[in-house]
Amino acid sequence: MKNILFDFIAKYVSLTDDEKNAILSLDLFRSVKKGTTLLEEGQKSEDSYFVLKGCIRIYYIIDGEEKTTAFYTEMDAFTPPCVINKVPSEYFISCVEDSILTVSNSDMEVEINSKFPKFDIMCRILSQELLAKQQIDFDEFKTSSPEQRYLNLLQKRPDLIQRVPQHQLASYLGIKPQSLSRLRARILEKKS
Amino acid sequence: MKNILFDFIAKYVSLTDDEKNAILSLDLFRSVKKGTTLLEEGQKSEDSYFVLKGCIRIYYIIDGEEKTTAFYTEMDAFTPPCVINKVPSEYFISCVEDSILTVSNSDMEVEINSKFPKFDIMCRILSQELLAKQQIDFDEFKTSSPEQRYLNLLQKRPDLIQRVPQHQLASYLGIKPQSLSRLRARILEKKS
DNA sequence: CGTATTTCTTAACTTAAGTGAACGAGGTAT
DNA sequence: ATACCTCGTTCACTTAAGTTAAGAAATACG
Repeated sequence: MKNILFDFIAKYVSLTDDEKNAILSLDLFRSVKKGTTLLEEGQKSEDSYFVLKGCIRIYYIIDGEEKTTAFYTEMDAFTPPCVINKVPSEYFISCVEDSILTVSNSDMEVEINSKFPKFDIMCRILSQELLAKQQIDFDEFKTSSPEQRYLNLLQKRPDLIQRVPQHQLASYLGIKPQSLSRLRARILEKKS
Repeated sequence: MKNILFDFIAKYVSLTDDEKNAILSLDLFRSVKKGTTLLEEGQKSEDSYFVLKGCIRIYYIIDGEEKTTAFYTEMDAFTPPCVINKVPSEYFISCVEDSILTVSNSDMEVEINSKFPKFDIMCRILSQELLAKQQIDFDEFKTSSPEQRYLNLLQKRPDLIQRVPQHQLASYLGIKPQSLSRLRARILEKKS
């Protein structure tokens, strides 16, 4: 399990054994049961997540309805905006499956960053990459219809469609569960 | 004009006069005429932008149709994803109005960053902030209807609605120009 | 094991966005 | 001044998503 984390880090910087041990000494690893809520609307938090195994989900409750906006799975890193902006959260974070995560807070990051400046560099590269990636995702979302978005998801993250409840997928695609059902029926129709 | 840039930087780090002069010596400032294309689909680029005055626009051409995905105005910084990922651009960047920009490339950033480590820190904070900001924007887009998006834009960037052509605004909102016209008529109807 | 609950699908109807076409206002070029 | 073009709006029609409701299927739980 540790190795998943170190493989991820290795994409950005190379670590000495000393550095690896410093990270392990932080006790970052958490096992989390399916359905657990990691963060609630209105709460403040300092925690960043990295998914080693499983799936976590970001959702809002708007007019009593859940609106899912993101899923993070294996090898995904996520720092909630409310942590960056130091404001209460407007959304919930919960576990879609039994998961293994690393959970780190600002204090830990300050500690590691001051010991090993390398980490600062990694964080910069990582956030630039994530920003670029998200810009592309956002552009794809804006420029396509719900049906195209579904087909796109089928290409890019076929696992999600299997492991996540349909009604959560639907709001992730910007539509209602009924519309997703219909849309899928329509696609099957076309194929035949 | 310089001061707009330094005011922006001052939000993240404080600069000595030496550092300010080092920046000015890079000759970053560019005046660009309305309609100028700064980047075309298929081109590679190393340029990042900061808008001092005016407005630039990101758009794709999909099936022969322009799809606008972003506008950057005064005090906005923008590094295209294709610069981060070192791949050819999939989109165009053009000037909506006569504008004054700073244009910097990777070499300049490397030079400044090595002289003044401060800049590295600024870049990290900035990209984290932009990432958080964009996550929130994306969430708002996903969780709202075209009408809500328009009303939201009216609140947050009322200037855009004045200074940008309607058909560009429409695709920015994820709809066709005719739908935007209708939607606006509908809103006026409701008010009365 | 059986009951309750959640999840997914289907259907009928409503609402809003997409499409294609036409029109007028405003600007530009000749 | 005229012809041309872009832009925004309007309209009629089509298509797809929202809404409400019902029922089937899967899952959770006592």
